Amino acid sequence: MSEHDDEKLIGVYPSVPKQKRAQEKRQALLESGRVLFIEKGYEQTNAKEIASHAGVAVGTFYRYFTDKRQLMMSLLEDQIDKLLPPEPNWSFVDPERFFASVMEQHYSQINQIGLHRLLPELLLKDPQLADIIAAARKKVHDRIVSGLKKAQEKGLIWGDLDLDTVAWSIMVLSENIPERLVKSKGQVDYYELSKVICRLVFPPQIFKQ
Amino acid sequence: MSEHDDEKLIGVYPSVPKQKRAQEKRQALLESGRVLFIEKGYEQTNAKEIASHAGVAVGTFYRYFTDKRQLMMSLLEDQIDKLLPPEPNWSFVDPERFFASVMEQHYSQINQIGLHRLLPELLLKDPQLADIIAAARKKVHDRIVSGLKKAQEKGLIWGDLDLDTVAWSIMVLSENIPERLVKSKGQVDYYELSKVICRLVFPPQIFKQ
Amino acid sequence: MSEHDDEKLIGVYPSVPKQKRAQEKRQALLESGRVLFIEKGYEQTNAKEIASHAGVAVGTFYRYFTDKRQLMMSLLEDQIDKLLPPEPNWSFVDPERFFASVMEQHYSQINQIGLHRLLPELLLKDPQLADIIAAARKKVHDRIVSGLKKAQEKGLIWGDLDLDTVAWSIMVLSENIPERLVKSKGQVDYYELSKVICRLVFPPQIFKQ
Amino acid sequence: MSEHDDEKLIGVYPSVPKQKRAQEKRQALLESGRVLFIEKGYEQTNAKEIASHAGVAVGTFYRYFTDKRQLMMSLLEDQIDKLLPPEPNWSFVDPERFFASVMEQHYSQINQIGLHRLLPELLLKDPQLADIIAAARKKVHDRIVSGLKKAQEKGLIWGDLDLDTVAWSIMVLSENIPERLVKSKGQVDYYELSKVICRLVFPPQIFKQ
DNA sequence: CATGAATGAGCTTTCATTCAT
DNA sequence: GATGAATGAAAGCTCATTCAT
Repeated sequence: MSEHDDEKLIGVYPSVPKQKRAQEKRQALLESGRVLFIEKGYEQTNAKEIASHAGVAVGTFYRYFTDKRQLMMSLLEDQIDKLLPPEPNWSFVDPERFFASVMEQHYSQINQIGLHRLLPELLLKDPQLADIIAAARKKVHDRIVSGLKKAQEKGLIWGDLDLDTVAWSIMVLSENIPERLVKSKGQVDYYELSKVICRLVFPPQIFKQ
Repeated sequence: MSEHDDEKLIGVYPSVPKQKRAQEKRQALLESGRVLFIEKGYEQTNAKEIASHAGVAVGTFYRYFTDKRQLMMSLLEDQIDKLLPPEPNWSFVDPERFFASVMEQHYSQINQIGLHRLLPELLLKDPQLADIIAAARKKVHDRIVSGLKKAQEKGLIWGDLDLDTVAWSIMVLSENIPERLVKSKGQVDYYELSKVICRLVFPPQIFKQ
Repeated sequence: MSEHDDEKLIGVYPSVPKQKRAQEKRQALLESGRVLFIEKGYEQTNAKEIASHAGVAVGTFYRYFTDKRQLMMSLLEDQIDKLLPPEPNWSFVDPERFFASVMEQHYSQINQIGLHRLLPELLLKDPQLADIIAAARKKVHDRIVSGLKKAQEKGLIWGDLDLDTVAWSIMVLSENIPERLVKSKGQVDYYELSKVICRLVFPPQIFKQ
Repeated sequence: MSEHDDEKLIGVYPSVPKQKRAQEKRQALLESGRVLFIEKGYEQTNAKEIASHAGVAVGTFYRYFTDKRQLMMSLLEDQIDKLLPPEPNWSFVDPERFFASVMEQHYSQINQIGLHRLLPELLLKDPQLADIIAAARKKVHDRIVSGLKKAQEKGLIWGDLDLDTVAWSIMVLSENIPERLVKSKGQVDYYELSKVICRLVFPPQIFKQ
């Protein structure tokens, strides 16, 4: 829709192509924010840098976001769904490899986003953000618990461990990959970690079946 | 020499409480820094605040520390030894309770310090600090590994898990206590977590012995 | 002197002001700096004062100059060419009046700038600036020497004095005008000084020719 | 009141040595101030540095001087007499060598003091100091003028130059020695300068007598 | 008297945010 | 809408001066 059409119409709302460009700018700013936050930390990155990295002026930054904080919030909201791990399929042959591949799939995505490194800083800085993050982690946790419950129903897992604690452990371990396991090109060797997690979940006899 | 002794003597001696008092001020600043850093985050706390929280003027802050960063370093150095877990004793009856009490002992101390929450922020902000922290974590890790090895020699632990990964997992799980387990007065219920960690370490038949 | 030269000497500006208004602000800052430096001395003037004298905020000062020192450098460089005296024409009737008018022309300009009063302070304060100033003075000195040499070739000047020392003397005397000779409105009576300088240069018989 | 009286009257305070010591401290502070002012400039030197250079505490500095400015004033007052050049003796054989030796004597002393480099900075900074300095220079100037007048009475000097201007020129030239003439160990070769000054004073025929 | 720790005003510099162009 | 110059609050740090010991 051309600008001319715009004038014919009510003349209040910006038209489609404008919205599209605007959306692109917004996206560019989000992406620049993400990259710089991860590279330098949240507090060490300022609006001007984000704008110039996105190829726009500072003023433009403030057209799309009220401030840096709001951009951060948007980033988290945009990406928060990706934090959810996939629903595991418990009928499998080699649970250790299977788990490793699930983690690989999931955490390669999270690592691409990379925001998780910022969370501790943000938690202290901004209680509202802390709430959003806590909610997201709760979702992840619940998803893991629900997966574990299904396995439990099938009698696949240890009977004596508290599921919440096991789920928490899985989440925490997955979020804290030792440097040692990060290979070249950011590839991570999840296999050893997967074995540890499997130990928490499955009694050894399961593997023999 | 106590201040009381001072008064007994001929008059008012300008004895040596100068250094003592100065050290007290330094300690007060360190403590204020610690408290505020934990409460508000490292970046959100400034020298003026630390000084006034410690009941001194800004200039005094700069008499004892070149800047906020150096205070942080001092805090870390003062406390870094406490991060080392005690050497566990593997001859025991109830490993789960035992482990829980070891963690309780150790982490109640760390939580009193509370600096560990700041580490992720500092890692991004200050590479030099990141090195110090990494070195400290390596020490902790090595200590855990060495404990595990002793247990391994006694044939107490699973044979199929990589000790480094298990040690890492213990460290990470111990550092990330779920809120759920934090009871009133900051007391933490380590028992469930201990059970999880024991599962990583000991095969079930060990418990029957 | 072109901006290109500027950059070579001073370094990189925080941002290169592109717009006309920006240039005007920069000029206003330079002028305010000049006036205040002369009025109160370099050390007694701070960035805030310069900014508010120029009618802008402190932040604006730092948009155009990294600090007070750089502003001073710019001032010096902007004006340093004016320190060079004109090449004298030795074929004349009344050398004393002629010299007086040359000095008048030249030093009225320098006094308008007024920065020369600051130089001694700067020499002690800033070795790099001292070098720039020394280079400028060397230029002036060389110009005088070259003028003297031309006169020497024509046999117009005393044969027994060292030209370097005479040139230095001329420069120093010209830079240090006695208060007594400063009349109202900053007008200076150079005639007596000119006579003194002429005595250093020309033997009396020259005047009779 | 003699020091002896002191003891008779009060008999409590350790009179003699302390006053003496106090004077020594004052002298040490003055000397340290002088050295540091010359080395780094007036504004660049602070009370603490002066004190520690003199081997006393800051507080002690403020016992003897209200502030840095007062120390500077004292320095100037203490040394101002030395700025006065000796009365020249106009009956001589080789005026150029004679003048050179007079300057040598006199300015080696001034250079030992070295404060003259600070004057321009102080003139702008402190009008009251400016007055003191102006008065001192006036004294020097008057002394030179009076010397010139005696020579004039003997018909030894050019008749057509203004004595004030000649005296000023001598003063200014003597105060501004070109680097070139400063030899190793701070020794200055005054001979060439002396020739220049002699040219201002004596007609050539005088030398033949 | 001497000391030097403590003070806090004041200077430099940065940066989130606004606004004239 | 987009721009980036301008703003000024606020942080970092210094140093002349005071004062308890």
